Amino acid sequence: MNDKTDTRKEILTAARERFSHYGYSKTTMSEIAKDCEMSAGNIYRFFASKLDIAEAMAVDFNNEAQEKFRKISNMELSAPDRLFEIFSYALEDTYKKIDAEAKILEIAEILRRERPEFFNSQLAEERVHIVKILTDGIESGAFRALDAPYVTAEMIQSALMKFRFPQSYTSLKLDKLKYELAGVMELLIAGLSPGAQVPHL
Amino acid sequence: MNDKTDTRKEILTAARERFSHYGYSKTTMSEIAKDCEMSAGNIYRFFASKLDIAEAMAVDFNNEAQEKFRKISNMELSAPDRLFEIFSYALEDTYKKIDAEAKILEIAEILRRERPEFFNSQLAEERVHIVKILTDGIESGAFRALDAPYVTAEMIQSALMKFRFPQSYTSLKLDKLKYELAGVMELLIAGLSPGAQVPHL
DNA sequence: CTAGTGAAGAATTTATAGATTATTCAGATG
DNA sequence: CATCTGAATAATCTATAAATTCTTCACTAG
Repeated sequence: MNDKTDTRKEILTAARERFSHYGYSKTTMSEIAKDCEMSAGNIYRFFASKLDIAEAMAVDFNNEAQEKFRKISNMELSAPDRLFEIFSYALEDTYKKIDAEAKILEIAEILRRERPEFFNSQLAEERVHIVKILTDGIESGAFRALDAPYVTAEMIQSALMKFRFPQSYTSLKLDKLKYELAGVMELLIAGLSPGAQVPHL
Repeated sequence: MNDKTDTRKEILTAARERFSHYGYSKTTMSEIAKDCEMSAGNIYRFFASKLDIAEAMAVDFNNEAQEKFRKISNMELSAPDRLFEIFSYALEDTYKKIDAEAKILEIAEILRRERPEFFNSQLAEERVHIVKILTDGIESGAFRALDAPYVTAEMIQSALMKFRFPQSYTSLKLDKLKYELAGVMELLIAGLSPGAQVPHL
């Protein structure tokens, strides 16, 4: 059992290096196999397809982010600050990773196209932390009462969609994006504050 | 002078029919010219390029929308309702136009790629109406005081980016999009309400 | 001078044959 | 039996020549 996960990790490591050096489409299965001193066919005992290797890489990336989200959502900060912190971290992290390795953008875009469910599940995981912060905030009095925190979390994600894949939605630089994120979050958090009057639309 | 604008309009009409029937890339300049009983070369006395014909069509489309925005921003409705109405109209209008003629999406996407400044200017025009509604709302007491209404308008647009090109950002149906738009707007308007507490981020 | 033509050139698209690459699987290996 | 190979196949990409299309411009007609 350990052999199997070890080999899997080896493939993943080799793929990560190739992908980030030469890009997803420019690296071949046999190159990855050669790096692991095995045949290309053998990779298929561990991954159903080349795309699944990319997805596994994204899962790792995502797990890291979720772990960071978990930490942030438990920090000794006010609920609004934690909310802001999560989205700031997410923006900065993805922006910098893509900026450092342009090849990562290729993978992100291929996955967004070919595996849309993957991103939905990622959003759902993130929502868990947002809901925690929302309920914390309601309890502490930082936020007003909410009918359905889970739905509100969806709306917050929806309003911040633009900041999720910075480099593919816009050509704005990180500074400008951070400025806009702060502006939008200011509005959203004000909208969650106890004094806010909720309109009847 | 009238001849010139007439011919221009004739070209635009012929192009509109071809583009919406067969798509932008599948219609040729000589087809448009033939429809107008002229040579392809002559079109260039009126439009610098094929893309400029598409942009001129988009300008018409945009002018219509801006006119509607102007009307909405002057309606006998509360400021929050007018704000909601503008974005609801924009979402429904573009969604339905693209739904009815899939070819329009092609043009929209080509323009977004090749003429990004065009969309920025469109956003800037729209902002004029949003600022008007914001200042109206501040005056009437529906909204809290704002340091910079123009910047707030930018933030509102930023938060609603997802609803601007519905069919290219997401695969959500109109019902779901309207539901999400209402949810996001509820938060934003609550954030603009006089009782809202603005965080210090 | 204004409105227009049509041939020429540049740029882009299309078609397709050849080469690569992803994926499968019968069978070798230990 | 579990692990892996390497040849076979199917799918995809690449290169490029032919064709189409966009664009320019010298020139015509009124």
